[in-house]
Amino acid sequence: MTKSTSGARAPRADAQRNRDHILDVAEQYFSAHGATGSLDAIAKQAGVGAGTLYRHFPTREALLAALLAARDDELVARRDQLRSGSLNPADALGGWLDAIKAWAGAFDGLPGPLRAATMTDSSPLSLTCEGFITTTEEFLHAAQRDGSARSDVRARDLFLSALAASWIEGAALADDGSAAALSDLTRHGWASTPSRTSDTTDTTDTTDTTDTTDTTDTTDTTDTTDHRITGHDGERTRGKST
Amino acid sequence: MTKSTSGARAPRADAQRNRDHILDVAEQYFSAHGATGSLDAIAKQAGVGAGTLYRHFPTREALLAALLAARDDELVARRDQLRSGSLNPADALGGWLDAIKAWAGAFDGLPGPLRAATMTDSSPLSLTCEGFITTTEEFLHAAQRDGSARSDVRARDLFLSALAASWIEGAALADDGSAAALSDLTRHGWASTPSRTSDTTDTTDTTDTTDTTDTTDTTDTTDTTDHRITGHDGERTRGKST
DNA sequence: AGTGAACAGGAGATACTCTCCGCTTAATCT
DNA sequence: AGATTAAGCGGAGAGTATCTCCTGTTCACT
Repeated sequence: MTKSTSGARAPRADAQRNRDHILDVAEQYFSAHGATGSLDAIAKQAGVGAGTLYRHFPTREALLAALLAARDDELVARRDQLRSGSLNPADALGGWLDAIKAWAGAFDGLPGPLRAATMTDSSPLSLTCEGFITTTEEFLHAAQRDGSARSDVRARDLFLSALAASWIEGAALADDGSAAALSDLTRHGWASTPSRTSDTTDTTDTTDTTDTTDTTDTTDTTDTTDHRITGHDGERTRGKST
Repeated sequence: MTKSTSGARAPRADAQRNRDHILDVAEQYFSAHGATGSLDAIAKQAGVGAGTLYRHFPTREALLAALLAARDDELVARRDQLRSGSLNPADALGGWLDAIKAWAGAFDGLPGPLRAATMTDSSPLSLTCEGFITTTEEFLHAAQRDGSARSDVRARDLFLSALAASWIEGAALADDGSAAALSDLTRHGWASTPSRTSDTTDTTDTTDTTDTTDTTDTTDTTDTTDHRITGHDGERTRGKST
């Protein structure tokens, strides 16, 4: 009867209490000092040893993931609300991306780990991110079927752009609405052109998928300098080889 | 006559030599380990004491600024090239933003300090950033006069969005072209709608500044900053105000 | 040369992350 | 209850990083 169905034994009462208390303290601490605040300080403030903290949460990301788990519920609720609401698909997608932006801004410095988690796939945060990307995809597809979102936009990129908007806001230094501006910019970016005019001119719509640069860089690589800045060579993955 | 016109005395030969050598080593080291690499390690690798490094470059940002100074020239050259080229204003602005993105991606982790510098105004990097924002403004105004950029877009936000695109690419983990996608998204964001269609429906053109943001939810964008996410559900009750 | 100011170097103070291991305590057994 | 045991606790300590003094050295100018 002790173990019953689940394979794992129930956690000891004091362990559970410690865990919860650490979570409480960490919530406050990260809110005040950002997601890069000292973990030892959290342990001390919680009145436990460093070992206790690290046993419960082996890495900073594990702690963040546990903290975010509570907020996940809110985001899920928001998703359901947007789903069932009478909004058009474009507004639903916009609302969802705003919700992600707010979620990622829960603590200063949180967008960084989230971005890493989105890309590495080996972090406690990864699953959460992937789930939200899937939801983004759902909203995006609806908007694309509706014709209100461009068809060459990817959900993952929209998710990352929401993270980026949150990152811009970062560090409590966003004096003005730059993050809002970036969101706005992005929204105009994924939205289809309002009226019928589908083919029209040339500049923006048809050939651009490859790279915006190519249109401009007629002369660059040749004279100015070496390949440093000018290059931008398509997508050589990164600037650092070593 | 020793001092002549300038107030400062010429630097001692050994000091200058050390400075240059530190810069060389730092360039390599940051390229290999990112802009957050250990400064002491750079000092050791350069064969100087930590004190020497910190005297020349009191902060990490000072070192980065000195390193970036060389690249500034390239960016200025690019600017002139784009200016004098026969490009339309939209492509010139696009090319300029791509150049900024590449510049900010010189080292892993560089976008962070750059963003901070853009906002704090008290960093060695601030002046450089402000200068580039001014240039962005120039290109943007040309595109706006030309009618190829929306009139409610601000240069600072475009600069930040280029930083954000670089940030997305970050950490050598950008497996796919997400950064390019974000640039692309942004470009569609600031561009005016291709054809004539001025009045039409309502979504983008005329009253656009306001509508995108608050159609869905008056919730976040503006005051997310200090209320954290929890406030979210307070407003959610009414949510449907749209 | 000789002198003074600028400079170099590195030990050390402080802070943070993470691990290891002996002690304590909750939960279970007889 | 008392005994047993393993889960859990705490904190010392190793490793690493930032940044600051302070002492000895070396350049530059006379």
